[in-house]
Amino acid sequence: MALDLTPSQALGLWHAVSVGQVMVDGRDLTLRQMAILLEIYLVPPPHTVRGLAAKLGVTKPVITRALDTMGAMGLVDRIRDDKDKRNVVIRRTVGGALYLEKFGDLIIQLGRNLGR
Amino acid sequence: MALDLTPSQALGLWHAVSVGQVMVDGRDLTLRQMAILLEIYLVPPPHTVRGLAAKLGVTKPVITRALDTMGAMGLVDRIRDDKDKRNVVIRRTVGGALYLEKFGDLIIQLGRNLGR
DNA sequence: CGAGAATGAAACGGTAGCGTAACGATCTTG
DNA sequence: CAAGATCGTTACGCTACCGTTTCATTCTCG
Repeated sequence: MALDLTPSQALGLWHAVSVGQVMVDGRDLTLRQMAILLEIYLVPPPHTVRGLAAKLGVTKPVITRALDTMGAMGLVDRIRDDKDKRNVVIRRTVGGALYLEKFGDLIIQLGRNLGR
Repeated sequence: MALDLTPSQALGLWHAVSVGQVMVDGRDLTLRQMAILLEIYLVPPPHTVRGLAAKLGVTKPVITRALDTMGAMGLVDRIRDDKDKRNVVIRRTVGGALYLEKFGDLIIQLGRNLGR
């Protein structure tokens, strides 16, 4: 599972993917938003505002705002927790899964083309 | 030079690096800014506002603003071109090189730890 | 020269992000 | 059942980014 990257590969990959994503997709997520989105989709649920804030070392309003924005983009959804109605449970969406699937494909494709 | 990544590795790496960078560094560059910064540091000079705009498929003010911001952060510098004084030549800085070096190290380190 | 093209920056109105602080709703606990 | 803790959101003032348009400067070329 481990990946051994050279410095040139590491930054080269990030470069190619960043440029590619900027050109192909109008949405300009911040690094924070991307981190939140990936956390939601790659780490087993449940996800809460407080939990995400703690995991990323940011304040709660940062999470709320990111969920507002990405919710409007259709990338995530949230509902009140019925067990403890203070909590909000963040849920994945088809749109978000599709977005990350395409993003992952871009990484794989550009990784393969590195140095060309 | 080519990198063959599985979907899990691709998104997992992006996830780990995004989260790690958010936690470790207060600066929250947008994907566009990151693409500009990496373009400046990984592609041979000279770089101009117009050239970067064309390369990334964005308008010129986007580049100007990004250079303003990243210039204030000490990540890039710019000077007028003496040959053609309409042009601005974007230059690398010690701060920017250091920033990307640390960022590259993060990618390498987290790539090695993938799946752990 | 003088007219037009080209370059990067600035102006403008609007949107979205920030950190801090305050808030209502809900749960917990003595 | 009241007092306090906890959760997510909202409010506030501010900064930064957006796209579009306009501008001053500089070069090119007839």
